Amino acid sequence: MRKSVVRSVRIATYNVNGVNGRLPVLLRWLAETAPDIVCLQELKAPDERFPAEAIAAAGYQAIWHGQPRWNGVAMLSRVGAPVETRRGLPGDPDPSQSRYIEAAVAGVLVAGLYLPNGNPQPGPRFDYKLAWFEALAGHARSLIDSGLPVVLAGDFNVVPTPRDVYKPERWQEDALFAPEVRAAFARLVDQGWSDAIRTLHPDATIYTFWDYFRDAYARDAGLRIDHLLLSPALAGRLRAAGVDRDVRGWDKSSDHAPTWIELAEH
DNA sequence: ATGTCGGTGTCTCACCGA
Repeated sequence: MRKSVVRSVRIATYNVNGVNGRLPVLLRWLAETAPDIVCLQELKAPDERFPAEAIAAAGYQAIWHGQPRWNGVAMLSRVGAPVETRRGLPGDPDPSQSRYIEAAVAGVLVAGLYLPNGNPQPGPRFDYKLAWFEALAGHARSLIDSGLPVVLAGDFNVVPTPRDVYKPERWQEDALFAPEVRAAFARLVDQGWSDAIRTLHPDATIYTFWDYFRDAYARDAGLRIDHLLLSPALAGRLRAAGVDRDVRGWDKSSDHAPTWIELAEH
C-alpha cells in the first residue's frame, strides 16, 4: 500500500464566456481532462452567482473575483486550495473591472488574467487596454524579481505574431493585433517570460479562439490569444503544452478553447 | 460590412461587449 506520487501538474486557462451559460461544457471538460489548476476568464457573473457548488462537486476548490454582467476571473484547483495572494491588478486604471486573480497553489504562484479586448481602436477602450498592459508589466516585473516559480495564464487578447492568426491582413486594424499591443506583449515576454506554447511548438499553427461569426471554427479561422507565460524559475519544468481544441466544437461552447501546460514536479 | 454569442433590463425583444 503506497500513495500514488504526483509526477506533474497541469495548469489550464479557459475563457468560458459566461460561467453559468457554459457550465455543462465546463463540467464535461473538467471530468474528461482533469486539469489540476484552472484559470477561468469572462465569468459574466457577480460573486454570488458563481457556481461554486457544482465546481466543488466536480472535485475543485475555487476562488473567484466576479462582477455583474462582464469580465470576472476565477481559479480552480484539485490539488489543494488556492491561497489567494492578490485580487485586482495594482495600478488598474479601472479597478471596478474584475480582471486579475493570483494565488499560490501546488508550489506555483499562478496569476489568472483577462486583458481588456481594446476594440474599437483607436478610442478609450484601446487606451484602457494599453494602460492595463503597462500595469501588468509593472507587476510582472516584480514577480520575476521575486525569483518565485510563476505562471501568467489567461486571455491576453493579443495575437503575438502574424503566424498566430489565420489571415493577418484581415486583423491589421483590430485591437487584438495592433502593432502597439504586439509590442507591449513582446516587451512583457522580454522581461524573461517564456511563451509555453511557442517554446514547445515553435512552428505549429495553433489557435485558441474561433469567432462565432461566419462558421470560423469549421473553417479553422482562428487566433492564438490565450497564453501561459512562465517565469525563469519555472521554464525548465515545462514538459508539454497544448490546446483542447475539440472543446470548441461542443454544443454551446465558448468561443475559446482551453489551453494548458504540464510542469514536471521539482 | 458582416456575422453570433451570454447576460441583463428596457424583460419573450433590444442593448452591450466580445
